[in-house]
Amino acid sequence: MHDRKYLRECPEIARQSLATRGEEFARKIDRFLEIDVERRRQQTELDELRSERNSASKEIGQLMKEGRKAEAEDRKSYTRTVNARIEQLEAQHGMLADEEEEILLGLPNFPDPSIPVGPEGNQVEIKLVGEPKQFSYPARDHMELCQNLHLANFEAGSRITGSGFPVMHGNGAVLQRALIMLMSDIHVLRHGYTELRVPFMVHPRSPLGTGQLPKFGSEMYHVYVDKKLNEEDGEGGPHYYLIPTAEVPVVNYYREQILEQPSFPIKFMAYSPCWRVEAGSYGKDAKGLTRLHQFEKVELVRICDPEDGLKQLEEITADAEHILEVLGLAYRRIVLPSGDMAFGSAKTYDLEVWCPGEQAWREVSSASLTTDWQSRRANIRYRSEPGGKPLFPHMLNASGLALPRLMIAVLETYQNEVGNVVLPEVLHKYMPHASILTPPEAGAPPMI
RNA sequence: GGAGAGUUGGCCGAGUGGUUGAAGGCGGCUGCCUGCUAAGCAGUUAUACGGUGAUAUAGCCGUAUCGAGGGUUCGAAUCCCUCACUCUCCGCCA
Repeated sequence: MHDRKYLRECPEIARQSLATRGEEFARKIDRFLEIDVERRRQQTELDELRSERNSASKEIGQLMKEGRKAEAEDRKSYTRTVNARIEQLEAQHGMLADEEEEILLGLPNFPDPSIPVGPEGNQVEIKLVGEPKQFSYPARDHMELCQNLHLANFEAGSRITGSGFPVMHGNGAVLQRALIMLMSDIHVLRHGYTELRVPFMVHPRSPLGTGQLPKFGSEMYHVYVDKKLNEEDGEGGPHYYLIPTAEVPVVNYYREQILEQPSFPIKFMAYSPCWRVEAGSYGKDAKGLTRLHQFEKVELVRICDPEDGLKQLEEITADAEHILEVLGLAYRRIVLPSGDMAFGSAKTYDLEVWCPGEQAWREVSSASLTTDWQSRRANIRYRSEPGGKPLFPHMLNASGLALPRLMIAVLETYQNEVGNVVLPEVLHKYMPHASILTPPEAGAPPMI
């Protein structure tokens, strides 16, 4: 959410900035400015009327005390007419305020000047680390490896829940757990993050704070608690969203709070499952583990001084990259163009890992600086000195990393000629029983 | 799930219709005094929005906020209704 005062004072800059994300946003700013003037005019009038009422009420109290009943009654009837006017104005003012709020919540963040302008496809590669692995024999893709080595069961997932909800099986499940451990350990022990264990369902105020609501409600799974769920007002009892990323609960950890002289940056790490509706995304990218309705992820969040946001983005991105380096995977970092960023982001780096079986780069992390746009929405503030004015910090988030696509890269990169997977050294201590993934032994549970 | 209690300013804690944004205490800040590892005295101490101002994150004025929303009233922290949350006991359970 943007600062109203800023929009008022620098409408041209705001308009131009948001136009790089879509023309409709520039128009919304115009509408905002229009409403804002009228809303303030009404508020001033309302304040005056209320002031009038307040002083009249005090007078009445005084008159009553002195026993001057007739005069008091006279004042009362006058105040009633003032009240009628207040009521009428309040209704108008309320509607304008609601519309203004709606517009503000519907405006994306300002893109950082350093990023490329344009739609999806205009991204720029920043760097490439490692050599995309090539094989002297036909490399298998992860689907085939999962099938042959009994690592993931897609049919069972469909049977249990539906497509996009695979079951990780045997060593596939263990490998995933090992990766979670590896990543968590590195972020907590080496990168200095504080680990949080957070709720996986959140009430609506939380995704409003991070920016998924109100615009992107249909991309989250919605959970209703009791039978009143279909009431027309939509307020029929508690309802929650399944988190699409741990960013939602972690960022909301400090919602509505004022941090007293925090030592920035604050760094949080949280592992969680994530649920995404991904409606209409059935296509070639939806095969196997590439795009799921439920997946797991280790998430990083940083809260920092507003002066420091861009530098923190470099650091948090490097923290995510470190995982890929430790695993010996080839990756590239790209900076997203204005038209392709998440709603709340000012600058986003995507990390793409090389998946040799598919001969493709797959996004395993997205690191974003949401500046004060997100802290404003979530109303997270801090004071840099005692008694100082509360300020909005900058917020950052990065996947560090997403499990399914990381699994794809690990399996495809470390496969050998006979179709086994020889896991890299760093994973050995997390799965000492199986440093080489091989086809199941006789007697293992069937994967059907 | 059942029964009960509660939700007031940074904290503790008064306050059942009228200058209560809110007593008192603690903590914080400022000044005075004292000269000693302290105490005393006085003052001050919320957030948001709007207006004014200068354009500065000063000052001044106003409005709103005593868990949230609605109602009664000229006027509500105080009365009524709905909801949320917290705590205690019981039940249930991983």
